[in-house]
Amino acid sequence: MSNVRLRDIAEKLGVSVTTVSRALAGYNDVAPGTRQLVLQTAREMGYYPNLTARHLQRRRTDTIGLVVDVTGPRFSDPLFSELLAGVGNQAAREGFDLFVATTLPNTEDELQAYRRLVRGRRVDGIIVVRTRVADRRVQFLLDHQFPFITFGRSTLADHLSWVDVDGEQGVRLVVERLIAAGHRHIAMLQPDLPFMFALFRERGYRHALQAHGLTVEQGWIVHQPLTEDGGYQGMRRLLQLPVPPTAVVASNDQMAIGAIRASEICLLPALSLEGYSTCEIRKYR
Amino acid sequence: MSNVRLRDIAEKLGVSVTTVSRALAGYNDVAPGTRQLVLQTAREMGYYPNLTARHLQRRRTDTIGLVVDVTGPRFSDPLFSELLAGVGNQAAREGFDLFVATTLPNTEDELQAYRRLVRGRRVDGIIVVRTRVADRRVQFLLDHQFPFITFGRSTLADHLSWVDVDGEQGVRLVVERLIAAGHRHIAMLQPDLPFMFALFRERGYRHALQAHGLTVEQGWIVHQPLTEDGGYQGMRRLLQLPVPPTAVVASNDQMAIGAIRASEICLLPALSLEGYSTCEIRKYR
DNA sequence: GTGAAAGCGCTAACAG
DNA sequence: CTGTTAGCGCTTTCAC
Repeated sequence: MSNVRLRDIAEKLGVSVTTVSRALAGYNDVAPGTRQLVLQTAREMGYYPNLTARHLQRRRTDTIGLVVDVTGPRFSDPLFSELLAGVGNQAAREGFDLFVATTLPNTEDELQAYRRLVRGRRVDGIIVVRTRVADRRVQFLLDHQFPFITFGRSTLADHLSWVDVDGEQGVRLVVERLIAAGHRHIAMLQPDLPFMFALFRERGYRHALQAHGLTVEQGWIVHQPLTEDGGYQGMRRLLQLPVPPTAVVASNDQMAIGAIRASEICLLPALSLEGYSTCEIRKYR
Repeated sequence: MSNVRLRDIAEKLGVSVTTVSRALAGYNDVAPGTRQLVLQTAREMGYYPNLTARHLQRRRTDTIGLVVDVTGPRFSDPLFSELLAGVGNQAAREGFDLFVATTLPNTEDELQAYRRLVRGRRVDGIIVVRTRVADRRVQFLLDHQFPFITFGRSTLADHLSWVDVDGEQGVRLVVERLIAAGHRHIAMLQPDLPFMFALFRERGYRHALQAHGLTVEQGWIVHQPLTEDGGYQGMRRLLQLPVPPTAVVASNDQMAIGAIRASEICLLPALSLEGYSTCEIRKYR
């Protein structure tokens, strides 16, 4: 029942492996009778093709590679769950499998993971998530002329295929909402790595303030890891400023939650609500 | 530079493919001189083994399969990000790759995904996440005698390998905390599918109430999808009860967030805090 | 319509 | 120590 090969079907039927292969593949140069026989026998014997063998012969794996950033050996942005659901779902619809690796961003391990996918011919193409300034992964893939697309823009080659959200516009909307709510001291929790999205968002932040005649004070842009603790630490630092902000825009849900936690401790619940609202940034996309 | 095979190295050096293979694999039946030569040439030519070919020949893929539940084509529990980071990290350490598929739980698609992994010999073993009562996936894997472990216990065979958290104890702690805080009307937001974890948690819930002489009123256990909207809807229903609860235990972060949202609308912020605290359930594990 | 033969790139048993 | 031989299971010319 479980390890049936083309050969087994062929022998049982007294035909050649080639014929079985062709019948199963749906080629039309097989006699209708033979085809029926093969199809039925295959079903009876519980045939299922060995995908590895097929991949080797076809020189393609029908698999897409996805390397996701983790913030620690056991933590990663919850956002990736959604990403994975979206990508996985669509890939399945198109008949593709998904190969996933997890590594710390900007490390040698990360590049190693890409090398494995590309050089080991493990996948046919790659999705690069959360691009960074001077992204080594993008450079690597360009160097190898390997098919890939990025989620996020890139500084390296503007001719590559990418998908992105308008973070500049998103943060501008957030900041304007805060301004409309009466805030004048608005801070920003940025990541500690040079992610591309941070550039655009900072631009939106500055433009929004500027457009309303507000200035960005010293210390209002804090760089921290994209974690709850990063948000917590960043918020603490903000609250110790001579002129602490009354609202803050965080880079992701986790930082926002950390920021809320820090602000609750300081008995400034107003802050927490504003911080939390930035969780919705991706809904503005 | 990029599609070098063992044969290319062999021809360049005038030795056999076998020798190259063995030298690279580190077998000790290769002359030190030859080995050096092979190693160096391989490096120079940028050799990297074709993993597919290796897998076919070795009849193992060094890959672990992971099928994660999604709650919709584009949504999935943020918890899976952490799961993925943990599994991915450890798998990499042990020299294993990760194959990930996403499907809706308890559907034909889901079983199809498992069939692909198992029958297509795409992976060497599988991790089943979030077991359910009478889990068809577990049954399938048992039927095929395929190596797997489950995250979550199972009703099907208690001799299989599993890892689990003590949800009964976790929820008991949560409920006792609520009782200690003065609550007497404590409700529970349960999933709408027969996940195993729900059984244990409900047991913990009932035991805790019972131990304090409290009874579970009609309608206090609400079944909803494990989503923010599920939590929202469930909470709304709870708030419409003749005797609405003053605290609620949610099944996951998303339901808790939805519950908070529903309770805020009803101007019962006290509820939201209690609901939120259940986000920490997994920290009690 | 069907089969024989070749080969994807690698590993392993077996001689020598 | 090294090479020859024989596959892994599948697809794909190319004859017949």
